[in-house]
Amino acid sequence: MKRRPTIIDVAKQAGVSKTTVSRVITGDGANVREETVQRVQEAVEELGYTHNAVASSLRTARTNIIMLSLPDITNPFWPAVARGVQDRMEKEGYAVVFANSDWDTEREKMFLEMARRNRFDAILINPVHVSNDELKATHIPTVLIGSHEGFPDFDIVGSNTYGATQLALTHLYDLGHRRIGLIRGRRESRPGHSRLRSYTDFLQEKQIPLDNSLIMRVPFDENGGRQALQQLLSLSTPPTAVLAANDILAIGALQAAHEAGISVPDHLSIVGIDDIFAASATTPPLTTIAKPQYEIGKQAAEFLLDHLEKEPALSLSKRPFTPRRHLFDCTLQQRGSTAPPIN
Amino acid sequence: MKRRPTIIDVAKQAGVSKTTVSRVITGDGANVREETVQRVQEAVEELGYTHNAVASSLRTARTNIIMLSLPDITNPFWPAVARGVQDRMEKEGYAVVFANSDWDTEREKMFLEMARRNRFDAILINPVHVSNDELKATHIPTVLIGSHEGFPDFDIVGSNTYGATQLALTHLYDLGHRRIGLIRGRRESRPGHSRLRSYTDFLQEKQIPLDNSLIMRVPFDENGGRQALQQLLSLSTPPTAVLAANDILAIGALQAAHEAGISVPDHLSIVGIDDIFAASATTPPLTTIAKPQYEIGKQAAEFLLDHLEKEPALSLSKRPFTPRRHLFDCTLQQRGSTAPPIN
DNA sequence: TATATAAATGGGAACGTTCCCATTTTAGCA
DNA sequence: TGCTAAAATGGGAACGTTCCCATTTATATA
Repeated sequence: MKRRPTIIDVAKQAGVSKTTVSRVITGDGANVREETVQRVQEAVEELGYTHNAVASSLRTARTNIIMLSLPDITNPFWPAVARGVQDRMEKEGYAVVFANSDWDTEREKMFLEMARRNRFDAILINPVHVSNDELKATHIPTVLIGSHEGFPDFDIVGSNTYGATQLALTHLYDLGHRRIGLIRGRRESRPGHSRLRSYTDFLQEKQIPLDNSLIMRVPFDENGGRQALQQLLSLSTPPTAVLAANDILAIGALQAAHEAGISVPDHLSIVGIDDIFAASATTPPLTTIAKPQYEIGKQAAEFLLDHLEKEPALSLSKRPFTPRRHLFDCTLQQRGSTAPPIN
Repeated sequence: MKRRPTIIDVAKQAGVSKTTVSRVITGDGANVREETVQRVQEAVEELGYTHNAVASSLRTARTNIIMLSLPDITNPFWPAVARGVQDRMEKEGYAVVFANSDWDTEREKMFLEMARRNRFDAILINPVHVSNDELKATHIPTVLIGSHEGFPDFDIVGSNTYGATQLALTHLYDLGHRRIGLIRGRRESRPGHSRLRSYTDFLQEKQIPLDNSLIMRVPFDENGGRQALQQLLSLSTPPTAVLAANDILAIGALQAAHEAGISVPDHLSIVGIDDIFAASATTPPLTTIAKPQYEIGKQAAEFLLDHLEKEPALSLSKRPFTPRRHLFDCTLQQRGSTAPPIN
């Protein structure tokens, strides 16, 4: 039957006003005598008072909660990013709500709505279907994760996907490969297509004719990778090397190769992108382009904190806003799945 | 300069009272004329009103937010569980806050505090250091995930770890293995030690003498698994098979075997537990004991929802509480990392 | 000691809902 | 048509803070 104690109960117990208690609790320490602070803290202790963040939020219009919206939490890439976000945000006292859109448009929008209703302080999102304008309409400070184009109004943290692709292709080229397949994810539907553009640019530069039958487009999962490779192997002249848009696809391809009795890297080289945990667990271990996942998350949090320090309302509307881009460079993680082609 | 519209603005616009607007918005549809509902909805539309969940929470003492506390989000096991939780909870309109304790006592406690202050409606936790009593002290409905003992006051959802271990050992035994190593995680410090107990019980039943040098205890990561196997291989008579407490450890062991030039499964069999994504990506693919990760999360959510339907305050204190245990059975996922021993 | 200034404290309004209770309107029925 | 019951609606208080502003108390200065 006993109610949770409120700030007023504490005030009564300590013989001060609720205002003073509030001052002590918010650590707004300024202008409170040390002795009074003591008295209040004792009262808090005695009554087992816990600050009511909800009431506080109502008054201050700040919840200290941010939302992290991701397409697929089961791709290990994202948990790694999330950890970077969390480590940074928690240090500033923010809680992180995960939103797992699962590639679904409706869910993604539903989460934006949730962020609005719950007055979350900010949004961190790898947008899948949602547009620049839809994000702007939330009026919530937002930072994007991923190298997407078409979002002129937001800070973006990601990795240099174009460069990563070049890196991978150069590696294969230097090994002697000339016929290189590309396995793309079907979701990669944004304007930009950095990987594809990078691929065609590379071929052009090296004066290798573009062969569209070498470009596969499949669902972003293991099976997608597997199917793509099967199809590539069935060509009259199959590629001697394959670049997959991410490690999940690459691992699927690797499995398909094993199943087909193709030896990797002897008869086929495979490169992935991301460097997720499983990449080093395959046999042979996967050569891949490493992205600094944790760092990406951390930097995104950093941008977000910049927005949060200012008046939330202002950050989007008032001052002329020059979006920042922070694209991390990627590095070649050479392991066992690549080798010179057999002649 | 324009404020966000409130329920009162909507009321004015629609020419009704705020109470009526509230009724419409909460979908408490009872006792509102259809025509009035229309009018209110139009007003909402016109003004671009969004419900303020914070204010609502203050009044109703419900936030519709739950916390999911996990030791390590980068172990793919947990995201899979989390997805089950999320799918179920979101359907009921709850948001899920992830808390990543990273095996750290302080962080785990800090998260409990956060849950209290933010008045989260419930907690779902795989407790690492926190005790039964500490959880009880939060006065927040809580359900545990994992097969931990020592928590008499809570519903628990997990898997039958003891049985899983038996399954794995039986598999190895049936293949002909008699000298079987065990790689345990160092964190497994709870009373119970289901895996260890299961292991010793099994040996006893099969009348195999216990050899403590076959039992390794290492950090719960890839490297732990690697080191453990190296040490096992350095024994004068190494085991012919190894059971690892989870797939991460098993994969580490697998890598160590490769590095040592030991062929798996010809010269050494390895079994893991969990069946995470990467388990099927290794070469040879890992034989493991599959746990229904998604289902575990879903069932945990189900238990939680039971608590949430009742008066939150009551569920813990009043009625005599009989904790429920839902331990899922595990299944042998036979892949390529196990085979009869060479004689 | 009186006076000006700074520091410490307190009272009340406000944040935007929901809920209780009272009042008005509508429907049902003789 | 009049009366009763039910349905629909509205006004105000309450949830637990924080913030504004006013007041009291302590400190420094002349």
